[in-house]
Amino acid sequence: MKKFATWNVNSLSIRLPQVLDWLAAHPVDALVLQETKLTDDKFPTMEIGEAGYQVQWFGQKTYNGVALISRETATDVVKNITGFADEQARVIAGTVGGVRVIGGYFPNGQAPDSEKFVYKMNWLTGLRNWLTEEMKAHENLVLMGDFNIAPEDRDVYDPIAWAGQIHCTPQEREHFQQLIGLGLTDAFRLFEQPPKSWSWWDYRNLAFRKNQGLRIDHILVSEALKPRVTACEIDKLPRKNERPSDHAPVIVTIDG
DNA sequence: ATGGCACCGCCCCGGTGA
Repeated sequence: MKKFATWNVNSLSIRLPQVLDWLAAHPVDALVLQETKLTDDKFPTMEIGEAGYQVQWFGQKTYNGVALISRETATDVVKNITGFADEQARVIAGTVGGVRVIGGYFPNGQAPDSEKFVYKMNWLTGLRNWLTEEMKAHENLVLMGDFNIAPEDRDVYDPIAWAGQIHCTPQEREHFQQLIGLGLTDAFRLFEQPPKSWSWWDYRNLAFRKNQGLRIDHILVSEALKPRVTACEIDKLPRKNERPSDHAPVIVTIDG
């Protein structure tokens, strides 16, 4: 049995104790982090090592930043999207126990009429092109992270208010479907799930207490892995911590 | 209702996030 997880921690320096606690309670094979917000020289390698994990990291100042924490050493590590020049640190990939693990912090996009939305669209195209090659090379593959896309209306607490807004535009949803079209499956939807399942809640307006959120953090699995997936859950517990990230971890369990 | 909250940095305010 294998477990893989993703978590946008919104600053690893603030959240490191929570990440270590979470790993102690959830001994996963690999955990990808987003929004570490750390330059590489400040990455807490030692603390993670002392917890019994290996780690690969890829950061920048102030924004973005990703990491791949794993029990076994990750091999063939790739940072960012091959073939897509990017100033921003958003992707880290590695092979862990025969599974290609790709962690991504997808661009937010800010607003559908902004430059950042154009970047998001280009980034998604670049990701898809690269992924096509990655999938040819690795039949066992998981793509996980903060997609910043709510794939369907049932992934949005108020789909009417959010219609056409960032995370919910037809263009973003089309990109999500194109990733699915490569032969990937949204592991969360392989199972009956509680209605109003979200992975992110705004810090403001008591959104978590009112359960007003979005499901924008996802785990996509390749065809070869799909029949082996036995569970996929959002762990809301860390969102109840004292200084929580605004995102919750998502975990997938794979048989064999 | 364009605010709300949290995080970062050249740091008591502005940019960004979602």
